[in-house]
Amino acid sequence: MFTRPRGTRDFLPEEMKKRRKVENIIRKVFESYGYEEIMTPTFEHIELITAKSGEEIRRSIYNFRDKGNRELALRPELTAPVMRVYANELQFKPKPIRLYYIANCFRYERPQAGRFREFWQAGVELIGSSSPMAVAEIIALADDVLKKLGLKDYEINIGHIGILRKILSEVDEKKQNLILHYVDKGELGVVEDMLKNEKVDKELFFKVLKMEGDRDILDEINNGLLKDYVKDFSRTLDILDIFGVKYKINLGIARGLEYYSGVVFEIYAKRLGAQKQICGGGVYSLAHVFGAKPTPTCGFAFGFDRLILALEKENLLSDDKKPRFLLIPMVLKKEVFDVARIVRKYFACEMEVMERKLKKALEYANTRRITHVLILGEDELKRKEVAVKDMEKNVQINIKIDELEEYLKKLK
RNA sequence: GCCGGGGUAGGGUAGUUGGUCAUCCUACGGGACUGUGGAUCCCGUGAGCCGGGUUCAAAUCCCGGCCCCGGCCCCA
Repeated sequence: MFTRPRGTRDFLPEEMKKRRKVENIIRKVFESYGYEEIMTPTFEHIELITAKSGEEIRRSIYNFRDKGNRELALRPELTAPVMRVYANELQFKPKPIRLYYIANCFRYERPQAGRFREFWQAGVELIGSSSPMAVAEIIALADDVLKKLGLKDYEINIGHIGILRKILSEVDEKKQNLILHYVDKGELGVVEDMLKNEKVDKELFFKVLKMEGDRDILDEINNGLLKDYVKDFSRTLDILDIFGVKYKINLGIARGLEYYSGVVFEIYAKRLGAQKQICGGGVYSLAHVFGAKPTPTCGFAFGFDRLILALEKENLLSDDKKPRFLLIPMVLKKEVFDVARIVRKYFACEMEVMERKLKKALEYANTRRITHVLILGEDELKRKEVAVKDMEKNVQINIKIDELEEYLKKLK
């Protein structure tokens, strides 16, 4: 027997039904805001991934060498590939450009609850603006998706990396990234050491990092150095208030990716425990890294698999049952296929192919949760009829083949 | 990268101070029952993660690996 590679999964029909259902809702909401789907390669040159991703991502790159000795990497996320596409081919389209994707990603990490080596992300990028209006739009969009999915237990946390970077503006960018990396890891002792000889208002920095609560807390830093940033932040929050989006301020959010530069947000589904983060995003600058003019951008990604887990925890993924037909032909005549063709215009109709006796076929229909069985034998054919057995109500009627379509329409 | 717990038919399990043919339930295929489902009975299919070691003998003990579950960190 062969086993799956570590950290990968097989999705069986029952599970795929749920996943497609969720996917379709996400797709619909994204599209309703004007976002258009894009698809990029499953693997990229490794440099694209390492360019500006962050320590953690770099450590977990799923890379390989191809036969042409190229160093390639399975994509760990889609923001960088999408921005490469933007730089390569979409730079001169009218702004803003609204793109979305639902695709698999790969990270070479230790699998555990809600963490896999192959996982799916569903995200959007809004290219051309990082105005408060734009940022508020994407956060509201994420919120809308969760509402349409029916999820109750989630919390939107909003921070601002621009504020953190502003306080650190005397430190060179590389070191800033490293500091933010340790902030993200919660190793504040290391951060303190790194700031020792820097001209940075350390008291302010650590105070800001710990700020968490509703928007009033921003008043404390709405002065001097940070005034403009707080103003920008507040405008975004104003708009979210107007949209009716509930959120929490959390300035300790540093994000593991180095390209973030402004408002950032994370959404948690607390019931998921360790892997509770179901969404992350914010304002970033990446276009210039791939050779385009600097372009303000914002975006986010849902962890699709975690979304599924969160929805399951809240019992929101019961499968809706559509009528499902089984056609049992007792004789093989043209009419059998005519009937199948008619039913298939409306519902799934499978054909009995095991050459089973009627009783066994019905037994099968029963366990497979077939809702309607069609029986076609000599008797029925003589009268140009088909026997339709409703498995749930346990009633059987004969219907003229000519009138079958009317019957099906009523079921819809 | 670090730390715990595991691995017996497709799913769920029993069994071990090493010693018959590895238990039972379920699922699957067929039959009893020749064109009418959910019950019952019968028959059949089907297993000790992989590799090595100890031993007359290993599912059981030891070592290594693989995989799964979970926690830390991080991420989605």
